[in-house]
Amino acid sequence: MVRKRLHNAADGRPTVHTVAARAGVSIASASRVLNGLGASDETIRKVRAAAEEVGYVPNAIARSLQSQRTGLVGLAVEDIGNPVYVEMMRAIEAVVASSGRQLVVHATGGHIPTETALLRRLANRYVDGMIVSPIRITGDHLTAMTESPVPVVVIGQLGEDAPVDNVRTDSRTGVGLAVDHLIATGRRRIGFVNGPLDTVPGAARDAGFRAALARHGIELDERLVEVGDFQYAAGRAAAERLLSRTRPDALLCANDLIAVGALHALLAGGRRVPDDVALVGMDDTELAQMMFPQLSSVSLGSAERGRLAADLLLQRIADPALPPRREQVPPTLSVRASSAPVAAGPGA
Amino acid sequence: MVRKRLHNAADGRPTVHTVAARAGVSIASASRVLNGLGASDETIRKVRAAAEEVGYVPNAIARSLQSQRTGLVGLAVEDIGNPVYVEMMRAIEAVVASSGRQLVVHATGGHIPTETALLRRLANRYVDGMIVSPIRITGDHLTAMTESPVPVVVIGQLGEDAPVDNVRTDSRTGVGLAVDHLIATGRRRIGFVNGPLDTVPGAARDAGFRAALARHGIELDERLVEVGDFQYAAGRAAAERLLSRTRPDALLCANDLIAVGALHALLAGGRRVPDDVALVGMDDTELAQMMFPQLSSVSLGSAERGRLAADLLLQRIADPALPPRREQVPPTLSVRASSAPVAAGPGA
DNA sequence: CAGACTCGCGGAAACGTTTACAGCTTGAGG
DNA sequence: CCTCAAGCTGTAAACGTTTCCGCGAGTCTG
Repeated sequence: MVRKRLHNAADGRPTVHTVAARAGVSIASASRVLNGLGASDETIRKVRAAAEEVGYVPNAIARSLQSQRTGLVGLAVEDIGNPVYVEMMRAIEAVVASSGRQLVVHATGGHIPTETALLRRLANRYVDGMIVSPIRITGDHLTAMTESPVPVVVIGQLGEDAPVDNVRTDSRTGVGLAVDHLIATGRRRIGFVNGPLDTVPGAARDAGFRAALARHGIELDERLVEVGDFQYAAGRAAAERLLSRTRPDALLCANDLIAVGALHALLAGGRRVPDDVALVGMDDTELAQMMFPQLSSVSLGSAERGRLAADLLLQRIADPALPPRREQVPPTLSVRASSAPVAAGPGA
Repeated sequence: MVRKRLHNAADGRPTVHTVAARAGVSIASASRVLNGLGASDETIRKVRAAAEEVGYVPNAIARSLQSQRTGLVGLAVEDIGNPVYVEMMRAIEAVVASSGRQLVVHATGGHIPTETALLRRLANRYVDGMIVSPIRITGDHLTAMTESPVPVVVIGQLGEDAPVDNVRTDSRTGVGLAVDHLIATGRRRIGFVNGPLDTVPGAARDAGFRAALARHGIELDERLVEVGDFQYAAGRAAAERLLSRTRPDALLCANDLIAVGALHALLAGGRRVPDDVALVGMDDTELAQMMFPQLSSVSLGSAERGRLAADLLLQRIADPALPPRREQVPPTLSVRASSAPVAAGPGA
């Protein structure tokens, strides 16, 4: 005669009922022992033994349902292959993992409907929190974020009054650092290869570039500005267009991928770096150090921003009543071979 | 007088009870409407309206508990920053996302206890399946994988009889392709910068290198072999050690990061690439094309392997009874500037 | 030695959803 | 007019866990 109810899950795996029955105690006691709460030595021994014998492992979903926690943290970025996001992701993963949680990644392709849909989906609480680094921010983003039942942290520029935790840098100032450095080392015709102007970083960097030149009293020759995409191939193409119409003595690029593309364009065109043209990238990713010559780059602290965002998120998960906070990571300039001063030449 | 039970979740968000109460129907009917099952027009209208009004979104965890599916797929690799894993991850993410699931990433650091712990943790079913690409495979890995209640797919070499879905390439043959190419273009003193020999890829590439030289009747000068780590810095250091003791006319590197390090070492040492020394990497990552000169590299189809692994996993999730399968991606060689033949020189 | 207090335990409810089952209504066919 | 099938609906159980609460036994205190 077969018992109908064997205390096992549908797939035959042991549940807390299996363990309790085997140990001869109630499921409440079994659960308490397995969670290290109070119980007599004898009960502890019996439950531990029973759990061991049947190879019991608690079901994560059932536990989540009870605790209202999934132990997951989401991360949404445009492209998980871009080195700047790779560094952020690595830093975030480390923080998240050390808190015993896990990271769920989303590649949005910078597609706005995808991003807002993702934020809206937070309503079903499949993660305990979310870090998002949108390249463009719309009103839809903001409403979706504020309506989300789980905390959201934004990496990137956000309106001053948005009630959302925010980690940012100041890429405008970062561009200024690079321009100052190039001018200090004797460069005057500084070209600028930017990403799309309708993105938050693209706009900020454009503004920063113009402001920095103005600060030095240099009038901008618009032929020195070119716009592409934040990718290698587009950066290379943009640099080629720029070089085909004018002769800069320095090139500032809106990120390292563009800078690598520009380096390629320069070397392929027979220009020497840094002798003929100095080159500076942005984001200071590992890529910058891998190139030959090594690339100067404006660090926007991507790993640091990732770390801070993860910290902020974990703190808010722990205490949702916290006021919205804002962290700012200052840009710094890493000077390397690609923008070394020209050895005493005929200039200036 | 306050109602004790408001049909809302602890945090005040609406549940299916809220919607049902508001629509004046049972939770069963509400659930049916929300899942598009049979119901009368009137019921459908009322439930839809009620759900809309209260902004109902089903709770993902509760749904998971019922369906025994989390909608998550795990991926465990050594380092989510290594370009070869970045490409795999990108391909996997695309497949997984298009099936309506999401990707949970784990960076194991190549640490064996971390990896086996991760595999054992699958017992709690926090994901529907897992893709793992271990750099070393132990018996512990295998038992943890076969005991897992959720399917596991391995990217990498696995014993012939392991009853686990497996996607592999043949890096031994891949190394052979590179050696053949270098010899065909007139190189004879081929150096080899490898990763650790106690890793699966390290061992395979070492064997492949020796076999290829033997096939061409070349006796290996052990000074031409150097071992480091699969990283940029270690690769550069290893290449420097090799170059300081002997003069190769070609350098084959066990992955692209090492190759970039070697390129650095060569250029810093004043050697011209490819004129003095030809250079070939492995994995054919985006990095290879970003260097100047562009790097020849043996493609091991990382994106393709990722795609296949994800397909295999999704198929097995859909039908766990499938027999274990094995997919093999053949290596191919991408010849680029770094290994162009020497322009008719004095040699051979 | 009586009362209060502590401790361990088991029963049952809860988390929010889906779904098996049974009862009801309605309409068609004989 | 009766029977039967078909279609909706609601009740309740289930998924596997944690936890509230009440109970009994033991211990301490005055």
